[in-house]
Order: sequence, then C-alpha cells, then structure tokens
Amino acid sequence: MISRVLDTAEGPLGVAEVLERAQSDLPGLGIATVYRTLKLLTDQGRIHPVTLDGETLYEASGRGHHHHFSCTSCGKVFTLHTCPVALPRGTVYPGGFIVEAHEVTLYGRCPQCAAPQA
Amino acid sequence: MISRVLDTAEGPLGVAEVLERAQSDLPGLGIATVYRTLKLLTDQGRIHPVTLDGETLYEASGRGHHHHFSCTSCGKVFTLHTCPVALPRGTVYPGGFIVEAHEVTLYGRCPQCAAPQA
DNA sequence: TTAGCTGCAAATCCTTTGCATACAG
DNA sequence: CTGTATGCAAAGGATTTGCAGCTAA
Repeated sequence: MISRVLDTAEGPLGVAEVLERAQSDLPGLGIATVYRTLKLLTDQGRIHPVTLDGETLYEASGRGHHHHFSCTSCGKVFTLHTCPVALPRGTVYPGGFIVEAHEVTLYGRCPQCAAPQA
Repeated sequence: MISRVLDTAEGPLGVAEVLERAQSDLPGLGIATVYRTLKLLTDQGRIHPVTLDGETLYEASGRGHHHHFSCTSCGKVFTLHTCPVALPRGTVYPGGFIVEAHEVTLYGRCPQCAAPQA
C-alpha cells in the first residue's frame, strides 16, 4: 500500500505525506509502520531516499535518469525528465575530479503557482 | 572564530567538524555554542546550510556561484567553481516550470583518491 | 553593575526499537 | 497453532533551550 502511494505520486514524498495518503485507505496506520516499510522498500531497492533542504523524501526507483524541481511558492517537489547537464560517467571535471554521477535540483515556481490564480 | 573556521575550509563542513576545528583554538568550546553560532551566522546571511545525503553542512556565503563535488571514496566535499548548466533565472523549463535557481552536486573520485597512491 | 556569551544539563523533535496483540496460513 | 506484521509507547540520537556563572565595558 505504501509502495503504491509512492508509485502514484507526482514526485518524492516526505514521511508525513506518505502517512497521510496511506491513511486514506488504511485508517489507523501507525507512523512506525511507515518508517519500517520505507526502510524495507529502500533495502529492497524498490524506492530510494532523496534529501532536499534537510527533509528526507522517498520516491519509487526505476524511473530512469531524472531530477527534481522544488517550488519556492507551494513547497511541492516535482520530477523532471529533462536533464540540463551533459556529464557522462567518466568525465573529468576541471581540477581533476572524475565524475561518476550527478544530481540537479531546480528551484522556482511550478506551473500552478506561476499561473495567475484562475 | 567559528566564522573563521568556515572561511578557511576547502568546502562545507558538518557541525562536528566545525566543533573539532574550532576546539583547536578554543579548548572547552561546547557543542551548544556551535549550534547557536551557526544559526546566528545563517540568519545574518554570512554562511548558509547545504544538505548532502542527509547531512547538514555549512559554508561561508559570498563565494559566488558554485557547486559541490562529493568524493565517493573519501567522503570529503569540495567546492567547484565551474558550472555545468546554463539556466539563467527566468528560464522556463519543459513542463512550465520557471527556474529561479539551481543546485548541482557531482559524485565521483577526487584527485587524491583517483591518483595511484603515491 | 550590566549586558551578552557560554557550558552544562534538561527539553524537544524525529526516527527506531521492544513488546504484546492480531491476522494469515 | 505458528510466524509475521502492526500499533503503542519507550528508547535513541541530534538539535535547541533554560539557567546560572563569567567576562568585558
């Protein structure tokens, strides 16, 4: 169930959000179970944690290369499928740093917050 | 003093590292003071927090646009002054996201760890 | 003497763990 | 009946706050 919540989310979710959404279908679900399940799914590689501004969020794995967009207005985090950098594994960065992976987070206004309130 | 520690660091530091380095000059310095000072400097805008893999690190502000490189071998975090993305403020990202800022973290091996152990 | 910092220890907050219970096989 | 998962509450670890003492002006 918790796995399903993350699969259907539009982006990574925090523990509290996972709890709330899961409780819609499972009233009485405890926070401890959420933590336990998130850890379990993480160990199984089915989901993985993302830390953003000190908050730990979780998202389903296997969605391919992607990055995140954090809305400075509503605070929601979205998943972006377009990558703004070209840094294949093995690229040597100025200074002699050998790049194996990269992570990008964009900040700004999401479509909803940018649109004039309809 | 704590401010000086961060100014002379080669990259962002964690609370524990700040404490250790500062204690070299201020034996008996308490952890509470470190937390209090880091928060104070942050509010003053003289330093700012960076979260990396769940760890909260602090670095001096005013060093211009830069990004971080986290060594997967030794765990140290370095500051990079070359930016791999071209996303000026106001760029509209596919999907309608208005970009105000971006953050990039590269992972890989630092020059020291990449070099054959001399 | 007064104001501001500091260390110590108690208080919080978030996450994990222990335990007795409840459901599935 | 047996084993696993769960909720509740206690335990942990990290960060914050309260408080009395210390230093500088």
